[in-house]
Amino acid sequence: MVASYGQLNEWMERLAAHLVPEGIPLIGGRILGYLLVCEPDERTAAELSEELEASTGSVSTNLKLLVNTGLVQRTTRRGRQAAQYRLDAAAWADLVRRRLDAIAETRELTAFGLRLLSGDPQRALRLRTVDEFYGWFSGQVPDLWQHRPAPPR
Amino acid sequence: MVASYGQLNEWMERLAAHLVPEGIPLIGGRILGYLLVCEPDERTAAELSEELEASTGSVSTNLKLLVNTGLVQRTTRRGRQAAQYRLDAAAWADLVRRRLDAIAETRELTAFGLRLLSGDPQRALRLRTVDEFYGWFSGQVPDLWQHRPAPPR
DNA sequence: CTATGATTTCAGTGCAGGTCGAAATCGATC
DNA sequence: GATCGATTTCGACCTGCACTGAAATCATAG
Repeated sequence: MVASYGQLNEWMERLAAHLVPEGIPLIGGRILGYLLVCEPDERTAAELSEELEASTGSVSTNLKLLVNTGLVQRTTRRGRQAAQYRLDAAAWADLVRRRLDAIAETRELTAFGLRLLSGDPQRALRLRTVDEFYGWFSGQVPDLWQHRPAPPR
Repeated sequence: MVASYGQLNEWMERLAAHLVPEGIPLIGGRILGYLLVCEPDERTAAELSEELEASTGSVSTNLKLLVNTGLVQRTTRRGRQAAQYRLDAAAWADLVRRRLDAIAETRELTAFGLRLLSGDPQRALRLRTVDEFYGWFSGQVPDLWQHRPAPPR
């Protein structure tokens, strides 16, 4: 079954909305959705601006963001003044990994707080519970990634 | 070694700043930090407003948020018109769990998109890669939690 | 070197969210 | 039921962010 444009557009919009709380602006999410399913798999900034009905400025800003996070690759070819942007599907794992690392980082804070309270074990009880949880979690993240099936090249 | 007030205040501020990108407003983070280490472990909204130098309105709003997410428990006692707020250290794990679930939910979107492209396997290649990653990840989350050491009561 | 088309920069606009503080509401005591 | 303190509600303000569109910049082609 071949999807209608309307269905795909609606899907892209849902994806973009889902990514907003993850820190990716709406237009950035639209770009990702589009690059995820467009054929062929490369587009110039101008094309994206046209097809997503977004200003060239926004597309430029968001492409820079996406390239920085590694989700999109920018390639230039001699003889073409326009750069081509292509989605790097394997980079989504890194995105998630960074998110987990950010959560695990809380451990540093709880551990530091515990040190400040080292003279008062009773008072440190609540913080100790939280610290133990983050200690466990931050230990799990690397293991989790180690057993991850290799992404396709 | 007993921490000075200044050190603890600084630590609370760092914690609050760390929680902002996680979706917890600054004052909410300050409340969490304070309730994490204060002695005794309960405070009224008025006390929090006083000690954190935040308006009563902000404290009210943020306490409601924290109670909703389960991080703080509100208890009332007959004979006391002021409600007491206490931190629930065990609830931090739920907070993280919800975060992981939100990430894992992306799978729903990738799977749905793949269905839309089911007539065009070539075009679905990138999306398939992403979907496979989220498929793996969303499967890992429940396992991870299952092996979690029991939190103290 | 000039022209053309693409990209980036940047000032301006709009919007959403956080905070404040005053007023209204609530709960308990007398 | 009146009072007193605590809490919530609500409008106002402020800040930061996303987006736009025009101008400046850049890269290639002629």
